Amino acid sequence: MARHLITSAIPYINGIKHLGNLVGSQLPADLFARYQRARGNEVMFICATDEHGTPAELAAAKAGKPVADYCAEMHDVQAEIARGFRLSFDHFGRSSSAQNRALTQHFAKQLAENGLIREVTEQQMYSVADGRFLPDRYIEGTCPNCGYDSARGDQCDNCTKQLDPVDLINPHSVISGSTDLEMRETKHLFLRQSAMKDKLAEWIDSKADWPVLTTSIAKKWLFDGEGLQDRGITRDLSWGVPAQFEGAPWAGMEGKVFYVWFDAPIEYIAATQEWADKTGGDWARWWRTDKGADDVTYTQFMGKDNVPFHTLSFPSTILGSDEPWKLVDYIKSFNYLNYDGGQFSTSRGRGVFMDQALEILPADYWRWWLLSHAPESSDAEFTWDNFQGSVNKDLADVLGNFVSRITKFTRSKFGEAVPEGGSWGEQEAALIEELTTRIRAYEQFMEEKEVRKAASELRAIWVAGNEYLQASAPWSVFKTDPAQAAAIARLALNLVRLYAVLSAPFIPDAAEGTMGAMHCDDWSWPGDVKAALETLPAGHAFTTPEVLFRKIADEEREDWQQRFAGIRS
RNA sequence: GGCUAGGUAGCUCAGUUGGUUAGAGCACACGACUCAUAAUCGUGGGGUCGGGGGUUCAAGUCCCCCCCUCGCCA
Repeated sequence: MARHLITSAIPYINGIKHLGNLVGSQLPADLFARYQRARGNEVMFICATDEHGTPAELAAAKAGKPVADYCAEMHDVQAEIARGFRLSFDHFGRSSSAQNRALTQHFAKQLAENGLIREVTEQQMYSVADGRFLPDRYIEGTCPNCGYDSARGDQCDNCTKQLDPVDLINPHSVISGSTDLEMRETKHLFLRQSAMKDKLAEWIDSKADWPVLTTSIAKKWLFDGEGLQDRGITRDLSWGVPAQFEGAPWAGMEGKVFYVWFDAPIEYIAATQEWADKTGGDWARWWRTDKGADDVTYTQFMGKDNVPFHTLSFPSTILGSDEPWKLVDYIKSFNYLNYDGGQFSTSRGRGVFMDQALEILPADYWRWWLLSHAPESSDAEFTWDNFQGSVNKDLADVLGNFVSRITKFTRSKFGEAVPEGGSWGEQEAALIEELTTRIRAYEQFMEEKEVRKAASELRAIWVAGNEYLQASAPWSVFKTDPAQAAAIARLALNLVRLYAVLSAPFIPDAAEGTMGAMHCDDWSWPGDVKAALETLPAGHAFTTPEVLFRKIADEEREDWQQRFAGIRS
């Protein structure tokens, strides 16, 4: 039995994510996790909320709550939505956990002892009124280039000129509006990624089977311009993992925390520890190659914006620690999903957000569309026309209607039990052969994390059922040879069960529903397709299910088109 | 401005190391069927593969130039 460690990029705590975020990491990760479990493999599927950093502090302040309370609440909100989408995490952790604090400090110490941390003293803008250092983008003022009055400290949104906070005319704090700002000296820790460059390059080069998107981004950061740069891993903040702690190999880091991008990936491991503490499980056999993680296959899922951190920063941490931690085996990255000709926008409320999606339609509808249109080779586009068309055709007409037609036919001719009599002939043999070929292809695509191709193969498997019914025409055969019609119905009803098994990774609720309607709980994967189609014996009772997928009406589509065009209410 | 990835039928996309008349799904047209969620099944029309030049017996597939989209970076 193979063992799969699967992680999804951890969503930031600040607010509810949109469908583009979902399809870029959590959803495909869930598809893979469900598939591997269905194949009987052992799976550890980990996700968490990424809670540290300035945006969380500001969002909490805006909500009038202590940041810890705010994060706890938002974590619950995100966890609830994840359940709504049937994301089957073994654990949904929090990067603010005690486990992550300890582990992050451990890694930092380890890196320092291996000479991979250096201290850098630099000048940074300090807001006296706010009592804190301000990141560049939290300082605004008038652009010295174009005169725009809301230019940010890092760049002017109006003329796009790159700026330094000191360039701004009348600079003020975005947080308080205070103009009482001054440059102060501050010390930070830098991770010497440059020292790891050759090792990382060699490692990336060895991953010929990774998506080009993953390796090209990694190589760009490795070799572009000056090459891989050292990275500051501390910030002047209070909300985060303290950079000064007992046993720390440095001094003078009071009041500073580790940068979110340093502690966030470490949370993959820490979340597994959280899981272990909660369940009594053993986390080390998933993460320590000296404690049983040798045979683990570790796959990460993420959007392209996260690739540099997972191909370079986090591996620097892992490799630099010089301890036997499990390194990722495969990084599946995704492009962006656009919304109706533009980008999804959290700030403008443009596009569909996860909570809204679930209010409108069941999770399966979104799962199917998003996964079958996953932005693998390039950016993809969500349009309501396409969504309505795909979902109605694939789920309602092809799959849903197949279940309907065979259960209703059987009920009207034989009653609600798998009918007896007749035997299989050439048509059935041909169907079994086609299904076998297609199922093997489906498995291959799933193993390769080729999400769109897997979806299209699954759809073809559904179509094969309709083709079979059309060709064998049990409604005609019944008039002259009821026993033969019974044999056809028996096979088709078994197909319904088979479809539940095969479709479950994509549409778990519908799969549950149909399996239940078949009064069956046998989810075993079809190695031998013929045997799988004999699972439900003659006489086995079933219930004719309600409509599996109702269709999306034109009026609904038009209504939603309006509603999600912008400005979330 | 530099770099990445793209630009293939009306739409969404496949196209292996260059090799027979460029494929799929949807949409459209016609036909079949009537068990079914006005569903299904079959057949068909439709593309100078962004533009131009080059290499080759042969290029969507390699090389050069240009145009456009998206993103990242300075």
